[in-house]
Amino acid sequence: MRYWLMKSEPSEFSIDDLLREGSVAWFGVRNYQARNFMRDQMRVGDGVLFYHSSCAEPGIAGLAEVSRAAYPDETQFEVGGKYFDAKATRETPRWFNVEVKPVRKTRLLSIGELRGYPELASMRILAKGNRLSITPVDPDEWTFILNKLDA
DNA sequence: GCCAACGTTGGC
DNA sequence: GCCAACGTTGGC
Repeated sequence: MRYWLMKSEPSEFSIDDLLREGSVAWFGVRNYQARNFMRDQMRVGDGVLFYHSSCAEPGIAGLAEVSRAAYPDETQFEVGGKYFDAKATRETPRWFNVEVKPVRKTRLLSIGELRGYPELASMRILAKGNRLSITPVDPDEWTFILNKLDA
């Protein structure tokens, strides 16, 4: 059982969208490191911190879980689409996505608050220059954050 | 295989 | 809207 933090721009797809839609494909990731996390490490049942980025109040907005293991990202084959990749084929897909389903919406645990806890100082999301949209979360960090969300 | 140029991310 | 940081691309 692993834990993850997944970023989403709420103007594109928010925690409310996830709650409404249920299990959704996490398509459109075009970064190899993030792809590898999905393809090689994420398993059904893994815990997910749903993070709102590029918005007025960036931070953790809800909890989710991996609901389906990785399979080829359909959007890489959509000619003319935003996520089309000419170098990807059905036989040798380049991009993969897992599916994620909602657990619950939480209070907004802002990036500012996250930065305030020494226990979370090594979180990838808080590192300078971090841009990775999917990052592993240590079990200790996960437990600490869940306690803060319930507090 | 180097590395400059470019595009994107994302907090502020 | 700014801009630092980073990943990718492509010429050489």
